[in-house]
Amino acid sequence: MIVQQLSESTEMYLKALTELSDHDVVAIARLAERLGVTPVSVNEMVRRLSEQGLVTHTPYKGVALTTKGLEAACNVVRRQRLWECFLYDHLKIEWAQLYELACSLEHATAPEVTEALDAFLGHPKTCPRGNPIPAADGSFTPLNGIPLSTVKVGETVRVLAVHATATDVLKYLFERKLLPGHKVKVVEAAPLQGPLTLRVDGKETVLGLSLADFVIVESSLIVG
Amino acid sequence: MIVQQLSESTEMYLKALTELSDHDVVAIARLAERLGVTPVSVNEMVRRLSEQGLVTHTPYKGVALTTKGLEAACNVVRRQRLWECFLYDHLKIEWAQLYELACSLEHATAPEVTEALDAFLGHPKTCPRGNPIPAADGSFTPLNGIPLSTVKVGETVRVLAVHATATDVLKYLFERKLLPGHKVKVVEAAPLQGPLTLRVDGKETVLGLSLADFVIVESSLIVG
DNA sequence: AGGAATAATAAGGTCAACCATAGATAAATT
DNA sequence: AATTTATCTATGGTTGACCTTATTATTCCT
Repeated sequence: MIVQQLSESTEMYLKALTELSDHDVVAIARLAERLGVTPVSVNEMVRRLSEQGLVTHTPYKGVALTTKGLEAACNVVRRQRLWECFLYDHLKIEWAQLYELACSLEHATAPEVTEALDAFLGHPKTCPRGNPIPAADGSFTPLNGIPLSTVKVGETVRVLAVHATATDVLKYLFERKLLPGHKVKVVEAAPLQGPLTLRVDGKETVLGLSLADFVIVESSLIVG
Repeated sequence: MIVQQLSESTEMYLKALTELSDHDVVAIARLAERLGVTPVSVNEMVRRLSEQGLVTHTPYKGVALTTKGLEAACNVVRRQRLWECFLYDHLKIEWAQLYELACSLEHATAPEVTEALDAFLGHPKTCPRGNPIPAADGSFTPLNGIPLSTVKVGETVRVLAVHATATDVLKYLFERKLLPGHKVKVVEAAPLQGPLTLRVDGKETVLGLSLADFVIVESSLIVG
């Protein structure tokens, strides 16, 4: 399938859609929130995207990627995550900045550069945030994990990936060592959707639930 | 001096200006030609650029970069040429495609990435086309060369750099081995601004004068 | 069933960077 | 001096991606 040249804005919408679509359809408001624009603007843009056949929009329900849209989105995500690898492994860029810096580069990357970069990096499977890198054909193994916010008190789990993208959020998580590979014990969960008390790397931290949503952990718990 | 965020279009204009300014002022028509837009559009854009203090425009004479504009332009050129190095040396991208691919990446490159890339590459002095890479402070040693089109018949010179940017032109020059480091003998120059007959790498080639303008060679000739 | 919250639509506006056409002005050439 | 060529300004038009404000429609919750 031929995927034509997409505008930067289109790419941002596609990426936001893949990143938000745990549930199959995404509400206009969620998109607006993520992209920092008004719902009215999202509505307009969604109309344009559906005219291009990239998404389907069911009024009052939400937006979903079409097959074509998913393919295009995978390409975008692939480019972005490959750049994250390069920036981290070779340029030693700060972990929290990776998403934002890779995002700009992504928009400017031609197919031949993507493939050459993939080869240069040795065909990495995941980005430094732990998320899988789609293959050139768009296929990828989804993460088999659950949000930290759903883990029961007393359990110890390993961080698989971080779904956050904003630099300040990433910085906050980094400072608390909530990074792929690290072990986390949920010590306490405050009532009324209150924050979690965690033990990470021997240190206790308190983390808001909405932040804990961004941290994806192995679904099988660690005993001991 | 603070150089604010420049638009992609602004960066293209600045780059075109540095690349065309052998003579101090550049005619509107030359810019229009290089950038593939109409002279009217260039006029508009030049007005915007001069409002930003990046260029000075003397009506009916031409456009020149200000100190501020030159500084911004050096930054742009620096980013572009560092990417050319990376794409060539590490990603093994085709020589003729370097300019175009690096150009897109350049627009999307944050300062911290530029400096990290420079360090990763080992602070290269020139890009694969032979052009100097400005330092972080904007300083750089200009090429001490002359266009191949001005070399006398019978002389042998060494190629220093190639000033072309269009992929098809670069491909043409590459196929004829008119690359930095290669020796060229001017065998014959056809009258009436006709093409040059050259000997490069033991093979004879004919090259139009306007193409020979793009090839910069050492000003001191090679004897024998 | 009724009201609150959420979504959609309509209308009009902005901004950057282009476009074309046409008329005015300056410069270069004859 | 007259003509040609290059350049400048004016006017109006387009496109993509946003914005605001206001109205209408739908869904959800009590």
